[in-house]
Amino acid sequence: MAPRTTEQFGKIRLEKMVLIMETSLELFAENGYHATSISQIAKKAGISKGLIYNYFDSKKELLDALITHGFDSIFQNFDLKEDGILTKEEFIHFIKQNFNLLRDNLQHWKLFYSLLLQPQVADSFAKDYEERGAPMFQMLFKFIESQGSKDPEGDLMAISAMLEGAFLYCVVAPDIFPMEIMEDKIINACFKIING
Amino acid sequence: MAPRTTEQFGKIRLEKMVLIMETSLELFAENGYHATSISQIAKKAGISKGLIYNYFDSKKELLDALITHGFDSIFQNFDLKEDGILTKEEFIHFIKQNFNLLRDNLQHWKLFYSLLLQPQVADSFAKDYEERGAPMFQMLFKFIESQGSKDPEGDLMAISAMLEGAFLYCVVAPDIFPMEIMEDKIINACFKIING
Amino acid sequence: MAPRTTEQFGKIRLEKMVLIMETSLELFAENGYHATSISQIAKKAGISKGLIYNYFDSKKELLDALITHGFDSIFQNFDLKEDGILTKEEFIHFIKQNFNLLRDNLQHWKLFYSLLLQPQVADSFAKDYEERGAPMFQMLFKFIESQGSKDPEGDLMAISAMLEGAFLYCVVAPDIFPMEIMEDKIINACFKIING
Amino acid sequence: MAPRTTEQFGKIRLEKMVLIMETSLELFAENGYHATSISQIAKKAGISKGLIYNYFDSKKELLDALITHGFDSIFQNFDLKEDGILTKEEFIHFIKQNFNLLRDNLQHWKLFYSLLLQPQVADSFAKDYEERGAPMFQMLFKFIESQGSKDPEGDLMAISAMLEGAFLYCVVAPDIFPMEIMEDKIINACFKIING
DNA sequence: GATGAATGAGTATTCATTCAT
DNA sequence: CATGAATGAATACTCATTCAT
Repeated sequence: MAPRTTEQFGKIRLEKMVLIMETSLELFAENGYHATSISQIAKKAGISKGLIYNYFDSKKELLDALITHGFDSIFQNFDLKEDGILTKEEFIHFIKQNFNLLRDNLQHWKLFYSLLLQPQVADSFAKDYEERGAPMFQMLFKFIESQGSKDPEGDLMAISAMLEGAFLYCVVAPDIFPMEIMEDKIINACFKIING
Repeated sequence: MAPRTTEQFGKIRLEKMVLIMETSLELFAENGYHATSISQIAKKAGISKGLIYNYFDSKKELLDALITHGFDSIFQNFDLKEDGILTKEEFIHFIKQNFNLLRDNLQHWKLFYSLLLQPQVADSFAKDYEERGAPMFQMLFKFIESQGSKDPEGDLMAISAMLEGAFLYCVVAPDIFPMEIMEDKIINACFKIING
Repeated sequence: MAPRTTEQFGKIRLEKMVLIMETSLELFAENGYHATSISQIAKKAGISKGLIYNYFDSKKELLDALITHGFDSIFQNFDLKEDGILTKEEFIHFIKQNFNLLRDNLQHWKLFYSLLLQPQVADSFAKDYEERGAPMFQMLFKFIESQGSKDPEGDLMAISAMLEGAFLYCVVAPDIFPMEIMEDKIINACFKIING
Repeated sequence: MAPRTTEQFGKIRLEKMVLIMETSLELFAENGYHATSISQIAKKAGISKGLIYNYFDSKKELLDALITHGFDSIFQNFDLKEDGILTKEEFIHFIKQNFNLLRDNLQHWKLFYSLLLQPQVADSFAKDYEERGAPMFQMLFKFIESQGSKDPEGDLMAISAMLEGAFLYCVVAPDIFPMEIMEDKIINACFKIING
């Protein structure tokens, strides 16, 4: 008889929000943002279309929430040693951590990559990505320098390209490029580039 | 008279086909496949919507034609030395050629990357890509081996990841990653990986 | 104890009812019936959507209640001298009273006029309006007659049209047609019509 | 076999445009703009929803076209003697013409009045209305003045209110206020106001 | 070969209304 | 009495595709 308490409502909202976001992440990642309809999401989540709009103002906002949350859940786990310089072990750990996060957030990454080339959608995305990535590039640069590289800028380019490509491979063709093996090879290659 | 007419018709057909494909490539690459409508293509090409269906059975088929043609125009220009082994100079030339083809077919690449992550669209795409890419991987592998690499498989992985990542960077953020500089750094890094 | 509680409930009910009606009148008048949503009303009133349905069975019934109440609050203030005949002073007072009621219930009038032309909505409305207006027309007719008009029917038509038009102007474009000036001019014109 | 000629297409477009506008005017006038759906229009016109968007970019644009066309078809028939001053006969003719136009464009007027009180819709409308009406007010003012009125401004207010009210009555309740009778009475009243 | 009017299934989104609490 | 999550039917609008000419 009595209305639900604020906590009860909060719990419901949180659960439904998570349900919607998880469902839509899955579909967006698998089929692409444009090719996924609100109806599909509702159907798969077992709720009505209208309910989605109770939580997100538009399809675009749902995507934005997904992106932001994705970035958060990926980047918050980084222990970026922004001030100091990485030791070799820390560097190795950093790369491994990257691969771990890739493993754990494969769908987020899939979504990110699929958005990367969709100009109209990627606006907010690109800026966010850049901002979040910048500290990592900086840290990498310092490390490369500290290792006595003769061309830190060039090596940074090569190494980040290699990492990006490796991630892309893992996302697109995980069976051809098994992550465990990739990981080692990439780490090795990094040192060869820096020291070579 | 009859053959002449046929010939003329053939010429018109070819020209119109090229017009449609060029126009749609431009739009697909710039705005994405889903966000581009047949009407837009027709308008930009200065023809009627109906005419497009005179040449392609569906929007999807137009895309397929674009992909196939894109692969052709990229890969046909490769002088793949499939039987023999590349010399260092040939390897360098091969990489440079890759960058040149990227430069000359930026829109095709943009389209390809944007499709890479859209499974439903990329079905035919992925298989084709694999088939076409296989000889190149083979050639690379042989070269790496011939250079005395201690871990050819690993180095191949690292190098192809690096190339893929470099291409992606060039396509997505050409102003941050200038192709000319990238090219040199990547080539250097390749040798460091192989010899290091 | 029981009656006390009932009384309190009754008081709460009444207060909430008034709150809902005032809020919805404001919104309906300002933005139109169709363009106003139950959610907006609830939000503006600081209550839940469900509560509105605790007092009114539907949006349409809320509107009907508003109309009826509007009529009541407008017409109940009239001291209609239905039996006798108005003196000149009483007639002038009657017109001024009309303008005063317009001033005091501008939103109601705004709503009424906006509904006047929406048949589906105005069904009950029109009948009510007619019933309520009839005595006023009668009274006016008697007065016009008593003033020696040669064509009381015609003058009644002209005068009521003028009043209606004046009210419409005041509601629609109050800054172009200032009520105070209108008032005098209309009263003058009435006598000119009757006596002319 | 050969495609239709430009004229053929033009004819089709014109016919369909007229069909859509006539149908939607009818429905908007009868049921109101908001309460009329595109589906209803399409159904009544015997065409598909999509076709309507082939001719009008949005429901709002369809309305705008209707308004503009309505104004045109009403005002273009006026022989506004803007420079000179109306004779009595010309004035009478002007009023009668007004009623005739009302008779001939009853639906347009119904639509106009129903829009007058819908703020969000009436934006473009109000400005247009004002612009188109201004010359008529001017002409009326000059005439009233020329007839020796002691208070031309006041009389103009009274007369235009009366005309507006009369029109409104004719539109809303044509059976209670028969236009033919109204017409005469209103004209008479005008002169009584001016001379009185 | 070429046109563009026409269709209809689909899209995102809104909103009055219900109902468990 | 009061809440707001949930629904579902409706809305405006889009677009690949067809087809008569």
